[in-house]
Amino acid sequence: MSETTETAAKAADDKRKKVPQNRSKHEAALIHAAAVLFRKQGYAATGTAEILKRSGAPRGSLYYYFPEGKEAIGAAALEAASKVATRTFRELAGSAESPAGFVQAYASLLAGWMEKSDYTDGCPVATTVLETVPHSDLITPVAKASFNHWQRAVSDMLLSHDWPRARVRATATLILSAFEGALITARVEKSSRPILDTADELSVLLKR
Amino acid sequence: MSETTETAAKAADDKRKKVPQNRSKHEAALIHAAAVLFRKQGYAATGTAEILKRSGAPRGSLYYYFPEGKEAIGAAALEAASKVATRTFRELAGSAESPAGFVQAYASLLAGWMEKSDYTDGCPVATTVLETVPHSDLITPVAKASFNHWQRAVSDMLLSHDWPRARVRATATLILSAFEGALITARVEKSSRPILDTADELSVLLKR
DNA sequence: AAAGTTATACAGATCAGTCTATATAATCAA
DNA sequence: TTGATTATATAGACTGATCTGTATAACTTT
Repeated sequence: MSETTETAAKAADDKRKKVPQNRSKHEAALIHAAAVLFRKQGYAATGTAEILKRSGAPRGSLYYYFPEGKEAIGAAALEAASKVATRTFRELAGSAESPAGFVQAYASLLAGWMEKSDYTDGCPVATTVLETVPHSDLITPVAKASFNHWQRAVSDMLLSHDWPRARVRATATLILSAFEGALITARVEKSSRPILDTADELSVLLKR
Repeated sequence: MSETTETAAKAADDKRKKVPQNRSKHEAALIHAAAVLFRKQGYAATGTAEILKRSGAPRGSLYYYFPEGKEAIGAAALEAASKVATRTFRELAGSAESPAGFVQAYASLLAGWMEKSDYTDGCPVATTVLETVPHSDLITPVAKASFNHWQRAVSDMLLSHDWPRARVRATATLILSAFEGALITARVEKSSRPILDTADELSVLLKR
């Protein structure tokens, strides 16, 4: 039986029976709630009780889906956030007509997000990373992979615009580091200025 | 009475009397212990008990010197760390013969620090900032002031090398953001590579 | 003695994580 | 198709440890 058929059958079942499929209903909610809270207030400052409350899941479900506890949900939240960022990088890279254009587009996006959250958000990865790497064995590898994916995405973008091969790695690193840092500064300054200034100067470099 | 006169009088007092002002014996130890711990493992993850133990001070002293509690010692630790960084910026700026030279010198310094700590340290300000800004009224202004001082120090360095006035602000922001971000990446990668790559690319920009 | 500082015991809240009970879904038997 | 059995998932009370902060007594230094 193919997967799609099975899914269809299950969906049909759900309609027939009053009580719906509960599988994974709470799992996704837990990851999402954790990601939001960790990004806003940090890993250690966020208690499991708060995650539970926001997700609507009972305590039992947390330890059912994440037997290793808080660290495991931290890793899951990090991975989810990282994937979103990677996808965004790839999409922007596809539509940008130059490295400078890419940087400007990403800066606009970040500035919009920060403004929308009234500068209470930040990089979802940085917050957790600074509190857990390297001592958490569950989170550290996820963080490493996340930065690797980002680095590859930006490198590919540069290569597709014929950026000098010898500089691709360093340039990609600078772009990522600069935005990572600009997010911190923007939060403290409660302004998008650092993000936009950073992008402008990066553009000068990238236009050569 | 001016502030400087008052400070001088206090210093004289300390010399005359045999037993120096006990005030500050534990206070300084508390601030230092807190700074080290916050930088390594974050603000929320560090309990007052741990700060007390490392500093050798009793619990009573913490709340005697810092009646507002943990947030107050967080602000003090942040301020102390920020001052060290500002002084370092100024010193390096004084001896560097070009903006690119400044960036390379600072990168070497950071790389050395990170290596020495086996990449368990990081920016002492970033860690606390991400967990406390903007919701802590005691820490937020200190963080703001810290970034302002850094920005001014780097801007002055650029100006002294005749960097185009119109770009000074943005360039200084990029330099600070890039290093801030590179520290995070270096920690995850357990390598100084991101710091050095970042500096190399910044140098390209600064040599134009 | 009075003020300044140290020292510790304590309090209430919250922490991450465990436990047992129950309900639903999937699998197998007849 | 039914009924019995096993796995999956929900649910929240509970535990011991640890959290920040307070209270108060004892020491020191003026």
